[in-house]
Amino acid sequence: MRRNPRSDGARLSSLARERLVERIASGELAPGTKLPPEPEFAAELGIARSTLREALRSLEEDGFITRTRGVGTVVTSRTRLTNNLDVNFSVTEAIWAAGHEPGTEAVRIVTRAADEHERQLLRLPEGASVAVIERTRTADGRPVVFSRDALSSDLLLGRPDQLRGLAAESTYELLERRYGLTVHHGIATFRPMKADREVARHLRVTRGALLLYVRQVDYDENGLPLLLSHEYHLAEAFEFTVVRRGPGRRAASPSQ
Amino acid sequence: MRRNPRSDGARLSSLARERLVERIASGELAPGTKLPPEPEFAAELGIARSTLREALRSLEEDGFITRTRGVGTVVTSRTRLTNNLDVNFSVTEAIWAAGHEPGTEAVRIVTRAADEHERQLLRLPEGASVAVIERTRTADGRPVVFSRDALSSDLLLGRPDQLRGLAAESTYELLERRYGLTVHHGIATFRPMKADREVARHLRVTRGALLLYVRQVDYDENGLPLLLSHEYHLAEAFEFTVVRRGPGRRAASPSQ
DNA sequence: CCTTGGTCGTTTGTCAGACAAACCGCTGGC
DNA sequence: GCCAGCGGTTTGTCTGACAAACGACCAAGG
Repeated sequence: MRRNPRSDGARLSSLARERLVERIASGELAPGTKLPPEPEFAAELGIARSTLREALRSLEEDGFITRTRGVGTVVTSRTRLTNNLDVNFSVTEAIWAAGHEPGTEAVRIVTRAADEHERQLLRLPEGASVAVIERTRTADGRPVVFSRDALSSDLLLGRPDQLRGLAAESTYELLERRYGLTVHHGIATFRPMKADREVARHLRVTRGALLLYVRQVDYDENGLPLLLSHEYHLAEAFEFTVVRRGPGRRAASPSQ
Repeated sequence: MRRNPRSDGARLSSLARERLVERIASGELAPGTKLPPEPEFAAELGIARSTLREALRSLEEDGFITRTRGVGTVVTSRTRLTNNLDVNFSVTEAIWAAGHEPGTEAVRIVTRAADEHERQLLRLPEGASVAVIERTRTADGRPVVFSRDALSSDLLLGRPDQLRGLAAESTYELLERRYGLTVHHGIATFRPMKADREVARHLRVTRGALLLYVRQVDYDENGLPLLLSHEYHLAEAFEFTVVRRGPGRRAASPSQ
């Protein structure tokens, strides 16, 4: 075998990474397992050692493995995560993962001029308009999240009618399939709060009920903001988890 | 120049990564900037192309750059993060970063038998004992966080007296300097709650005040739990931020 | 004039082979 | 019994090369 072509558009090293993550997740590569030496392992996977090393580097960064020169590479034991915020899944998926039946009620969609807050976070010019989607998400029929999403009307390519599909499918899926917009990452800010009159009505709880308010901006791979969403989660319905890296190998963020 | 030795123990590719992160953070490599071709850039940095590529791979994973074959590598525009939970900084650092003067009051340290909850999360055997540290952290003299940390007595190498230093320095720093324990990552779970009688007393607020409760377990690089901490944050004192990867390039987690 | 198709240079992705450095276990000398 | 040295193993880095994808340019055809 010589060159190693890709059938789809993905990179070979990324594919190798995913294959390894699967084998770790499935338990085939249990924590404590020592991987074969890199040259041997690369031959086994049918890729070059440098390509394998790219995948290993990535896995090491995420804490799946530990590499030591002269010793080898061993699979790290990691704790099971139930509902981690690191992965930007949709509310629908979160409800599903928690073992409940997700649903949506009371969808309301309007198009209006963006307020200053929206213009700033979505980097919109003066006078721009946004499509706003309000939804109440349910788990086993009980309201658990009220959300208000805003995205620039310009992104909808003049077909805002497509948004009606939101009752059935996830926002992310719809953005990707209908409009070709891929969300690369999101930045979420959250704080506890008490339900005000309006949110209490949507979630069918008393005013003052305990909520977690999450404000999130989703960006594409070029760092351009796509979606601004406000979510009001019922405190007792969810538990959020985050993997925090470092200290030790500190993943610095640009301060500018 | 031929081989490229390291003065300290770090890897050359990691050093290159850090140097590049600094240049991005400082604004020298502004968003939108196109990096030189890899061979040229590697020569400029005095490292081999493969080493540079390891650093670039890492930066791409964290969203700092975008690479496209036939086009080049460009610096991605990223939003400024004020207080992101991704990096596992200490409470002290968080207060400092928010522009306040951090302080500690009412330190209480006891050693007692671990309860079942602690034994399970820290993977301790029956009958193990833990050192428990209770602290009230202040910002500009005002209490903002009450925390209760527990760690196995075995880790202290029979020198629990060293814990007294906690009034002055960060838990992470103390663990590393005094006991040689490096925290690799932590897993935090959080939910909103109202202050009960005890916490309200420590934070000098009325009962029922809005809090964010954070339970975190810190692990070393082998995935062994080191530290269990419960933190009660005053809701209005902090705002938490998380970078959520994907969807699109989904960073899968082991489900087992 | 505009569109369409191909060509070519640029740049990242992958491959191959080699040496250097660090770690581990073993062994011999004291 | 203990420590220093030695060699094998394995990751880290270097060098050089080809393949694949992308963009810009240009020529032919309508």
